Amino acid sequence: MTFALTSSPPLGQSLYGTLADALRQRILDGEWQPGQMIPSEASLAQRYGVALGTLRQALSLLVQDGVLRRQHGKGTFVSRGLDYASMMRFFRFQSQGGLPVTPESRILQRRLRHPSAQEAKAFQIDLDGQLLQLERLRSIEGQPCLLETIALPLPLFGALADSNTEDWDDLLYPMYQRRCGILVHHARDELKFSQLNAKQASRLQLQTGHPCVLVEREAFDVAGRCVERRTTRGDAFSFTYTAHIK
Amino acid sequence: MTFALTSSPPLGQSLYGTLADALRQRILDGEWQPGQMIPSEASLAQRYGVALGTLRQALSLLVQDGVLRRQHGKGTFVSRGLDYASMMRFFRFQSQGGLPVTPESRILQRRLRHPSAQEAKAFQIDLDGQLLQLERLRSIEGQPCLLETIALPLPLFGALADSNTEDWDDLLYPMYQRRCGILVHHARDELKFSQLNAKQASRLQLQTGHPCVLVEREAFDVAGRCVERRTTRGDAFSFTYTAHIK
DNA sequence: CAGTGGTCTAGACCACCGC
DNA sequence: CGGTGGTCTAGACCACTGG
Repeated sequence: MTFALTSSPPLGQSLYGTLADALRQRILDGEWQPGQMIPSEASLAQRYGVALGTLRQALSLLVQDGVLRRQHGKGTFVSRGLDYASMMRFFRFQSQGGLPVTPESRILQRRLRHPSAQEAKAFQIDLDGQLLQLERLRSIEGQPCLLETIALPLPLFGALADSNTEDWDDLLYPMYQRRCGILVHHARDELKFSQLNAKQASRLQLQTGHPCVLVEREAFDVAGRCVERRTTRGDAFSFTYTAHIK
Repeated sequence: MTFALTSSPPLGQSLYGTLADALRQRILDGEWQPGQMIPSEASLAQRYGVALGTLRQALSLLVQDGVLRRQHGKGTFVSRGLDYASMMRFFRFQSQGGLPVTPESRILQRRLRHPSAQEAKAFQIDLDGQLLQLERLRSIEGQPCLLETIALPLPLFGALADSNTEDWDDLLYPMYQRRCGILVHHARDELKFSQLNAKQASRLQLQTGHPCVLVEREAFDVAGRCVERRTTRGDAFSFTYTAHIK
């Protein structure tokens, strides 16, 4: 059986571009799950009736996109999404010993509310729809370091609305995938400097007005839908960031 | 005439990788100047005695590297190096009208000194060698916004040691290329949060202790040599940065 | 060893640019 | 129109992985 591409004339799009879209759709549809191996290049080329080189060009697009990973001799795999390192690159926290660690996580508050106009637009939900708002404190060896406010659209994250927050993982993104089937594929972070208000300062055990870094993040799934909005505050003096410019 | 690759067995390196290195060397040697068009793919493939596809793979490496730019229907060109936008991405300055502008530049000080141990290592010069140190203030519509300390190794930048700083351009990197033949190809920026000391504050017309962003940059040429070290300070509250995470 | 992705070839044709 | 890079083909062989 062959999967002839329905749009025979690539309409301003190259064949390998069209092919890449078709393959991306099969991942979006859940036909190939994160971490799973997709069929071999040779078999896909045959099924789609294209040359091997053309199929490889299509795969290369998806690899560059971060949707697929190639492993020489093993196969081509669907990406598992953002990892911890790429999520936490703005703050340099380490234990007493000097090794980088994953901060522990405690949910301070969970409530339902209606979205703001901006949130409704980002999440593509109605103004009278609902979202889940979390306040979360991250600590290292008992020392608070990051304060987060997280907004998640309902009903997408309904599975998190009832479960006991005590049982939640320290890392949310893997949990989103396990409990809600949502894979965070990419994100956009915007950084600014600010100062802590009284409430924020007390939670971070710092002085009111203490300089802080403010990271505003929008996280997206493979289809490009915004699935999370998050504001993170942390001590400005423990902030560091390295950028490579080309 | 053909340019047979001297190292016939690619020794753990693919043919197109070896080819890319050979082509990169011809650019490093100045055989092809920044902005200039290199020979066509077909002619290069013939000269090196490889298939067109293989040569294209080599060029793709250099394009990804930022050394070459392809232009469909026109040719393949040697890159002109970093542009203004990529150099100034951390601060969002705009004129009263709201349009982004290039800050004016004024050299406050220029002097010769010996390098620190760190500088000597970065620039690969001796501890009793010399470097040029600049202090530079950048302003928008007369309002100071960035204070920079710049270190340049001698004798590489000898042409700048004597010339009148009044005649210098607002953008240094194009000037490095024109006056010293040095092309800034990539850079690494490290950001931290800090506070202004008295001298810095007075130059930026802010209060002593005012929060500032500190950007420490090392800039490199195509060969990977460090050619500039620069420290930039600016008002933390006019700082903003957007990062895309994948 | 069989199966996977990676490299390389030789050649045809298309799409864009500028004269 | 001629010259450039971009796409696509069909097939051979190499290099890595794991049983």
